[in-house]
This record gives sequence, structure tokens and C-alpha cells, in this order.
Amino acid sequence: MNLKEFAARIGLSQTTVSRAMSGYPEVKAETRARVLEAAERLGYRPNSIAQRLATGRAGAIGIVFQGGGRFGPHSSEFMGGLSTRLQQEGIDILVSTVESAQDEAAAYRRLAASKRVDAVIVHTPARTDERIALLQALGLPFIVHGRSEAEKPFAFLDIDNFGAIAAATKHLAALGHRRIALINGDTASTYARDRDKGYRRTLAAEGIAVDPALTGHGEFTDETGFRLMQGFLALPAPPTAVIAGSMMSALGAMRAIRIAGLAVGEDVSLIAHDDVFPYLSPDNLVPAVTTTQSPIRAAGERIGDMALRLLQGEAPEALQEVWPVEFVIRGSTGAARS
Amino acid sequence: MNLKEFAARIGLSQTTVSRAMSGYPEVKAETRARVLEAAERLGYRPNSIAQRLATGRAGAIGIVFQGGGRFGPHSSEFMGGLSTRLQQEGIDILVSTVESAQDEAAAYRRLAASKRVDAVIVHTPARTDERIALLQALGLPFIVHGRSEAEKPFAFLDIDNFGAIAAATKHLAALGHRRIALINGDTASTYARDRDKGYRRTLAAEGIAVDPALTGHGEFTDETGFRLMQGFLALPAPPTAVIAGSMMSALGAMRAIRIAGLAVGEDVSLIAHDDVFPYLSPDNLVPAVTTTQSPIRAAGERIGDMALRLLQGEAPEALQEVWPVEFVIRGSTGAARS
DNA sequence: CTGAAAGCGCTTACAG
DNA sequence: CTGAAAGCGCTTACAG
Repeated sequence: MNLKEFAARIGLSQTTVSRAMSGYPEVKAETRARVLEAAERLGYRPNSIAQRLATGRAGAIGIVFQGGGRFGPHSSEFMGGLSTRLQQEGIDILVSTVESAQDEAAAYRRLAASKRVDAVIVHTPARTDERIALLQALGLPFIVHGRSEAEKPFAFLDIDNFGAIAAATKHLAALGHRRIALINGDTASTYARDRDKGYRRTLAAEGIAVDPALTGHGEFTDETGFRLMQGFLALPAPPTAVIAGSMMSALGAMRAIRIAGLAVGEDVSLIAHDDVFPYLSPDNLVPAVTTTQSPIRAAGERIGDMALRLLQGEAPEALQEVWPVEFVIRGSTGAARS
Repeated sequence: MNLKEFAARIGLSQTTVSRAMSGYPEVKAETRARVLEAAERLGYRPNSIAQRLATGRAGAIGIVFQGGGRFGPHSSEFMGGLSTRLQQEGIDILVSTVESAQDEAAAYRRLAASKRVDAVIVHTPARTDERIALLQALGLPFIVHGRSEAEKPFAFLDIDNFGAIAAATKHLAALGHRRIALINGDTASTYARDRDKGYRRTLAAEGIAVDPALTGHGEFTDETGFRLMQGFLALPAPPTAVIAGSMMSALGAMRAIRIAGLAVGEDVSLIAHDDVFPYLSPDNLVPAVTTTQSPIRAAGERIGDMALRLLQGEAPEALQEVWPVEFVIRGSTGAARS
């Protein structure tokens, strides 16, 4: 049933029905109630595609994943939060997957030209990220999950990566550790740079020399964590503590520590930076893992909020947030062995 | 730029431009080439919302997640595959999240009435699943990932859960195990029933009595795997082997085994049923985990295919597949200790 | 507070 | 092979 039929059915004009259903104030309360009741009873719902064409709003937010949509656990938590929030406003999420950075740029051009989304979410920004300049040039509104440098201000939500790793490093130093390793992410990304800064500055403040051999970079997978940790342990002077960039890296690092015949939390302290995954909690591991954590799901919800406000005309520079990170001490960290 | 402006710009009618761009055969090859070249050069792309209104096709497939969008690693792999396939055809994926089964039904009604999707994907079906009857009643095309019982035939893709667990059970029995535990999923779901059947029938065929105390059910999380395995190990006659329903349950089970002072693959054999996650591979664990596996990412791609065929008018009964499951023996299984 | 009508940007029968 | 025009189902300025 479409608007024309429905309006005829209840003896009102399409105009009035349309206004009643979208909450316009000009409609008499009694009329509105009657329309809403009838819509419910007869099962009428406006065709959302027609609404979108008429209003010029796409009613959707886009998000692009690289690597053939091989999004990991962080992405799914983020998406869960984002979709929960946007759904409340009837906004769809349009997921695209691409293979390369070049394809990602093409995807934004396509989304902008075909008017399929009102805004997009950009994630894992590089320190200077050409996606930002492109979107600004295209006039396609966007929110960045993370931070970056750009000429013109833009909306973003990031966590305090610097503070997180600084706190972790400081805690380990206070426990007497002097050889502290860091498993970090992709060097091009802002978050990896911020974490690296937090690590180096804290070491300097504690009077500990930075040893480049104790820093590794790679994807946040079990395998990378394992490989990097094995490398650290094979050094002439292996670390007595390690900060892993994610829970998955931490799993791999723990395995490497055990295989070396060492005990996590006793011979080698371990801190993971991560979010709480419902299916893999740091509390449940043995020993329970000390973490710096920030709920990526909540970040997804918040970015949904920010996207809605951006579409309502709020200025990008008014939509910039940096969230503090929680530090939870558990059994995987202990005093350095002398 | 819209069609009207673009057509005027290149001196052709809107009709001809539209036909040229959508690949209709009536257009002269030379004209089409000219149109395509100009579109590329001038950056014209049809407004997809207008296309959808005009054609009556939503150009989107819906998928609903329960539990506040708290979709785990399996969902993300599936979505990756699905989106890769659908994107090739310019079909969007519309993700919705709901809290309850009732909300899920409401979501389908809403999607159907507002014509926002051409079809939906239903996952984790129960043995008798009211979603199927609802969608058939609504006339909203759908593909089920999994299997179920229903009056009218419907499209589905499932894996051979029976065969997977039968193979795992048989392998363990051949190694001399007589006390084999099973960590299974939600009892209402078809896959859990099929796995249970594969387990029981194989035990019966091997002349092993079924002990109900050796079967547990729950979510596929690290925590549930841990808790169930601890329960099994506390039995007067603990199992010497366990089949875990997922990699996450397997991680928890391995932890429980180790905490009990036992060695995986020696004191207790372990088989996980799962898919290969890029960030957590059974090959990398220590010991490497024997698995029954089926690529959920490939299933996502295939279901994308099937959805496209369904929309092209293929009959649901022609779109039914059951995939065999691969069995890979690794270090976590060994001969039973006497 | 309500309604008639134009318009959103396409597709596609129909006519040539 | 190409074009003029109706139609998809809404919203919303304009008029009353």
C-alpha cells in the first residue's frame, strides 16, 4: 500500500498524512493520532526510497573496509555500536569492501557521485591521510575514528593512545622493569605513532634508554604477536616485560613466553592494550591480563551520534573528542626479577 | 550533475543516455561509447536512489543481528565474504541490530513494508524457526545460512555439521578414546542438533555409551569453553578428549586443561570445529589444533551469489546447498593414555 | 490546520 | 536506433 491508497482509505490528503507521519507540528493532534493508528492497523509504512529521493537525504552512512572485508574483531565491535545508534534514527549503514587504498578512494568518489550516503566513517587514519583531503574536496561529510593532520579541521573521535601506553610503560618501570618491549601496529598510522611516543617519552622520563630492538610492528594477530615475542626473547638481553597492541597479539606473545619456559606475570610481565570482547575477556585468561582499555563499541555508538549531528549541520570542528583510556591491573604484571 | 543536465551537455535525450549507461542493447555501440566516455570525463553517475525508485528494486540485502549487534568473529568473516560478492553487483548490505527475537520479527516487517531491501539473510536458524514462516508470509525473499524445517521450501546454505562432528568423534575413537566430551552451541539451533547427532551416532557405532555429563551447551566464547571444560575435568571419570564447537571455546578449554596440570594432545586430545580466522589460526597454537573446518567467508560469498540468483527469479528450492567439512589433523590429538 | 500540485532523478513502455 | 512523456512514491512550498 502506498501513500495515495492509504490517504484515500482514511479520507485525508497525501499532504496531511505525510505530515502527520513525519511529525510535523502543523497537524492537529487528533488528526495525527488517527493517521498513526490507521497506519499501524493497515500496515502502511512510507517507502523509504521515495522519501529519500524527495528529501535529498540518503538516510545512510557509509563505511569502507580494506583487505576484502577481512575486518577483525575490533571492526565488528565498532560496527555493533555504530549500528545500534544509527538504527534508532532509521539511518542505514552501508558497508563497502575494497582491496587497496586506491580502491578506497574510488569508493568514496562513487558514493559521493551516486548520492548513496550522507556521510562516511573513516578509520585507522595515517598521520597524513589523503582520504581526508579527498572527502573534503568531494564535499562528502565524514567522521574520522582516530586522528590525523590536515589543513582544514574535521570531525573525529580518538582515544588517548599516548596516555594509554605511557601509563602502561610507567607501571612497568615502577615495578622495576628496565627492558620493556612494545608490540605496535602499522607504522604509518597515527595511533601507532602516538603509542610509540607514549612509550619513548615515559622511558626517557624514567631514565631508561630506548632499545630499537625491543619495538616491533605488524598486524594485530596472534601470529604476529607470537613471532615478535619470540624475536624479543631470542635477544642477548631479552625483555622482562612486554606491551602488546591488542588482545590477539597478547595471546601470541603469551604463547611465545610459555614456549620459552617462562611464566607470564612472573618471569615476563605483560600488558595488553585492548577493548573488552564479549567472547575473549582479559579477566578469563590465566593469568588475568593487565590492560589499558577503551570500549570500541561505545566509540562506535558515539561516532554514530556525531555523524547525526554533523548531518544536522554542526560544524566539524565542534565534533572532536579524545577519550581517556582505562588502566586495569591484573595478574599478568609483577615486580621485575632481579 | 543529474541526468537532465548531463544529457543536455552531450546533446542526447535522457532516454538514450539512460539506456547507454545501463547497458541496454538497443543503443548504437558508437553512441554508448560516447556516453560512457563523457560520463567518465564529466563525472556523471546516476543517482542510485532515483534508480531504485524508478525500477522498484531496493538494490540492498538486509541482515539482522541479535544481541545489540554484538556480532562475533564468525559474523565478521561471513559479512566480509557477503559484501565482497554483493559489491561486485552494486548491491548494498543493510545491517540491522536488535535485542530480541521479537524485535527481529519487527525488523523484517519494517524492512518489507518500507521496501528497503530486496531480500534478507537469516542466520543461526532454530530447528523450527518462526522467522522463516514470517518471511514467507511477508513475501520478502530470503536465504538461510543453516538449515531448518518448514512447510514450504526455501533457499539455504549449510555445512555438514553432522559429518564434521561424526568425523571428529570417529577419529578420537580410533585413537582409543572412550570418554569424549562435546562443547556444543545453543540447543535450539539446527547446527547444534546436527552436531549432537553426529556425535551420538558415531559413539553408538563405535560401541561407546553416551554419557550426558560429557555434553555441554553455551555461547562460543572463551569463558564458556573454560567453564564447561573445568566441569568435565571435575567429573569422577573425566574425558580424555574433547570436541569444542569453536576456536574461542577451544581456547577456553585448553586453558582449563592446562590449569588442571594436563597437557593438550597428550593427556587430553582436543578438536575444534571452526573456520580459519586470519587473526587466530589453529596452526599457530601450541600444540597446533586439529580442526573440522569450513570457510565461513566463502559461505558468505556463496550466499551473496544465491541471493542474486533468487532476485533474478530462481526458485528457492533450486538454491539449497550443503557443504562438506574439511578435517585437518594437527598436534592436539593423540592416542588415549591407557 | 488542510489540500492541490510541482518536483526529486531516474526508467521504460510507446511511438517513430 | 532515438526521443517525448508518464510514472515510481514520497515531500513541501504555496495557497487557502
